[in-house]
Amino acid sequence: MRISDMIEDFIKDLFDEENSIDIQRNDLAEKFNCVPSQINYVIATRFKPSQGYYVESKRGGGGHITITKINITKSNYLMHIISSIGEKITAQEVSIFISNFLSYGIVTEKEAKLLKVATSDNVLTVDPEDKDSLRANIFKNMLLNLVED
Amino acid sequence: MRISDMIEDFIKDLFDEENSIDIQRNDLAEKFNCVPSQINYVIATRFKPSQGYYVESKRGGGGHITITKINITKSNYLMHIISSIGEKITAQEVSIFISNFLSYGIVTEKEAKLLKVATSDNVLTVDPEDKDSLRANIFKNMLLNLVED
DNA sequence: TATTTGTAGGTCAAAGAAAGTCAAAGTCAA
DNA sequence: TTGACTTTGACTTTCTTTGACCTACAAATA
Repeated sequence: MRISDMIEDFIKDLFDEENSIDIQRNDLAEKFNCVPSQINYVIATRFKPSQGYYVESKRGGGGHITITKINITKSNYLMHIISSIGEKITAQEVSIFISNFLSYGIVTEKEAKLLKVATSDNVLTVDPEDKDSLRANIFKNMLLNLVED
Repeated sequence: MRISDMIEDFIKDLFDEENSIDIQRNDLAEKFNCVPSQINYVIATRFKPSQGYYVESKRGGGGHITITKINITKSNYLMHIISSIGEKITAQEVSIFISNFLSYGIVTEKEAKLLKVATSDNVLTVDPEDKDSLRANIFKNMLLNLVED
């Protein structure tokens, strides 16, 4: 069995009832006798938003990596949307999603505004070429966080 | 847990109803078994004016540090924050703002999550050089949309 | 009053502690 | 035998902790 798979399993086992766990990269690497960056690899490939995970981290003394699992069963609709969104999405497409969310009562007015603003063309001041993929990333991650646990 | 975080929590707990507290640097350092300058570090990173705190101090005999929490109306508060944010902002600074918003009851848990996600390092997949300015842009615009009319 | 002494807090840079990045090298199945 | 996935490691960035040295104020003393 691959080391990455063992690390993946180990991390997944940590979610025992909890829906959010904390790991230390170096500790984990030591436990599995691998280089620390392998942990990043595992997280990057197995704990993506499209797989229902949200990841945060902090460097420096007392640093850590927090992985939050989103309970898929409860909000299939959003999860379905999330996984249906590809690498890129236009502002227009986002806008359609949002108005659907509103009419299905999935988000509040305020949440809708936040989603819209954070993904709007004006706000994403990056190279036009990169806009749609950045937008997709932001949008998917925001949706993930709207899924209730 | 980091020593800095414990000191931060301790100080925040001192604001019990009060909106202004007094601490003695050396006493606090002794209580937490750290060097006095660590208190300065905590104040510098967690109690900045832009985070809603105003700090004064006096040296010499009977010296002390006074931290005052600024509380104004929600809209004013947000507007104040927005204008205090410059061209760039780090994820850490945003994170502190958000935890303040939460403790002041200015945003809901869900809104806080949305703010956090849409401005997090992992989600903003752009050239590191551009990250902080993009983040500032997104954050300010999202906050604008939280200001009630 | 002018000086000294002791008590606080302030500053800043170096050291330490974690995590992140990226590309090269390795593996393995189609 | 190529292309996708994994493993590895050198280098980078971010945040925290520590300590040496500095500055300001107040009380005691000359």
